[in-house]
Amino acid sequence: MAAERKGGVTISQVAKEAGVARSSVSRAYTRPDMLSPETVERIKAAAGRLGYVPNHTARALSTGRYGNLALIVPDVANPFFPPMIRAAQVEADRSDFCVFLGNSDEDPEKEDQLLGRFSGQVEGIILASPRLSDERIAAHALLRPLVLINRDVKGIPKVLIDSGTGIAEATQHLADFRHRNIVYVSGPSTSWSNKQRRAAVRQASKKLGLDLSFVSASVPSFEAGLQAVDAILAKGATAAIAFDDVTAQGILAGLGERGVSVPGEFSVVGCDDALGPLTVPSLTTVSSRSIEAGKLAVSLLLEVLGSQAVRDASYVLETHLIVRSTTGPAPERGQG
Amino acid sequence: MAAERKGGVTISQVAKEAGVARSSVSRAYTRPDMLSPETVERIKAAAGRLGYVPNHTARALSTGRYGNLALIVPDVANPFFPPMIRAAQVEADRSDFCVFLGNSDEDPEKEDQLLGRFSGQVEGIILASPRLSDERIAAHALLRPLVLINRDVKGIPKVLIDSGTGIAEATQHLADFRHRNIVYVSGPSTSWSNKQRRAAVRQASKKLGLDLSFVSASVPSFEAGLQAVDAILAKGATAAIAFDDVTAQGILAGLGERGVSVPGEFSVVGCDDALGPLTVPSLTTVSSRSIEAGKLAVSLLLEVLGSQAVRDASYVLETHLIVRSTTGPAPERGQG
DNA sequence: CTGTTAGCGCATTCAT
DNA sequence: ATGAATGCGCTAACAG
Repeated sequence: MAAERKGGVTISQVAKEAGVARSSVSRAYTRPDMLSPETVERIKAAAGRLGYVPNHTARALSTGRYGNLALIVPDVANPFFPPMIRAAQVEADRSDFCVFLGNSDEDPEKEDQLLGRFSGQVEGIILASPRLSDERIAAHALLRPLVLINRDVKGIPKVLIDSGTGIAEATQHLADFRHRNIVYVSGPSTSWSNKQRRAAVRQASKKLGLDLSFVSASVPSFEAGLQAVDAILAKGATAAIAFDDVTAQGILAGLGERGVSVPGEFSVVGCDDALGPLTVPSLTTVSSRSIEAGKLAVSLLLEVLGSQAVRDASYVLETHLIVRSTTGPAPERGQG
Repeated sequence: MAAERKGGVTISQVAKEAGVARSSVSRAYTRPDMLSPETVERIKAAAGRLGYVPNHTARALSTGRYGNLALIVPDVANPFFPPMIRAAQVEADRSDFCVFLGNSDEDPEKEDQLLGRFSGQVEGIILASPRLSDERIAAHALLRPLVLINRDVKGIPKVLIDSGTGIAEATQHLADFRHRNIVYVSGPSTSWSNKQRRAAVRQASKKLGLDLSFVSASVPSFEAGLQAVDAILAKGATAAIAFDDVTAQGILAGLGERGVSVPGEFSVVGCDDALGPLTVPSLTTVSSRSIEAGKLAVSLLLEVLGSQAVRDASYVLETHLIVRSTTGPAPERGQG
């Protein structure tokens, strides 16, 4: 029985056991083709006997290739991210990379810290829906290859989910249902997606001649949605488009509490399709493509790592409205 | 402008710039108290000028302390885990540890691979709801400090969420509502929690004289729950206790599709309280305490890392029934 | 207090 | 095809 519990078996021990030089053991793992098949086999056998496992850290120090990357998200518990995280991991795994997960808690400072903390031990970083300033992001991008998801900073590779197209469809959808007065419940002010969505509703509303108001739910959460309901109702609107599904769900709950029926008296549209058809009534929302975004971000990052060439690449994923059951005709009004 | 993009500034360069030995630079960061305040300041200044950042990897190689740990879960997208993940990160962060997140996709082999892949670069590993065999787990525990969540393997520190107490309460609750024929929709066969829950319903049912059947939904998912509905109904039961909330939600949806009203005609109980009151009708479930589990697991692991002493520590978190709106009196039957 | 000297485990020249 | 030597960047005795 080998396996010294701590420290682990080293290349030297294997070398001795196999009766070869340390470099040969190293080569047996990294460039087997440089060795005679028998030697490789002998080494592998010795290694197996001793329970040798290459030390990732030592290798990283020597080669500069860490073999891992980091993914930082604002909130793991937000259902928008898990599928993305999962997709990123799967994709990273395909190229034998490990991924660090960072949770910034929607806090720019925390995000900055994580960035610093990770950058020392990963080859590249993916920043999803960052809340950090452009300047800080650019600064970090100078130190490590960085890929952004849902954020547009000049000179930095990114994957953008264009929720604008879907939001425009949603606005049209509401107009078709004769809603004249709608409200957009906005998310984090530092969120690129929020700016984009907000702009999209605004533009579409203008074009369609709708009356648009804004209510803010600074942090995207069930709670925030719940608390936004009074403000929404006060605007006299008959429909709301929420920054995301979670917020929309909170709005739905708040509406329920106040006895406002959906979609009978009020229509709600979410965004991101993070909840699937799981809600009741099932939520009309905008598709998210977060899985593709996660996958793409990783392959883009890997590409950047491979060739120093890739500089300012952007992928844009379009979205569409998914009509389910929280939208319907505007209620009849007592006054014309 | 310093900051050479790649490679980074090293301790030697700082040493030269500051006119001191390399070891002093090292000490300035790890043991400033060993140096005169002025020297420290001079070094920090030089470092700042050059944009020096300590290389985590090199430090790890030299000290054996990686400063990170791994957390492996079966499915990031399962709402039971994100809060746990988040809690673990927060707790790890308090001690300045980074955490690798692994997603096994409910696959024992994948889990095994991740374990191997991570163990080279972390000081300890937390395995949440593992699907791996006891043997393999024990084997890995030999190489790296390991802490289990929701799995009981002799000799390995663990945090157990005792859903048994809550499940027993749930069964009692159904019996109080005069349900006589219930079914337990089981989860992964390799899941400790599933075994525990299954045993708990069985025991409680026996004690209460209930008629109990089993339906299997091997993987805990909305889909699996949906597909289990026919089998559930075929058992002639009037209530179901599901392995977890996600499965319960699927069951709810399936029941809806078939026009079976809840809780009018059928009662459903979930487990883990992963969805909160977000479902409609809001789900009667068993509390999970996953946040505490994540936090505890990390502090336990850190404790193990600190003193080689801690060996077989176990924390057990009890759970309770949370009554919401998916349970009600058993429907009247046409035949006695 | 601070400089000198050795490694940590591995990859990689350069020889042979 | 293989061995010997050197260094990645840092920490940790060991001396002064």
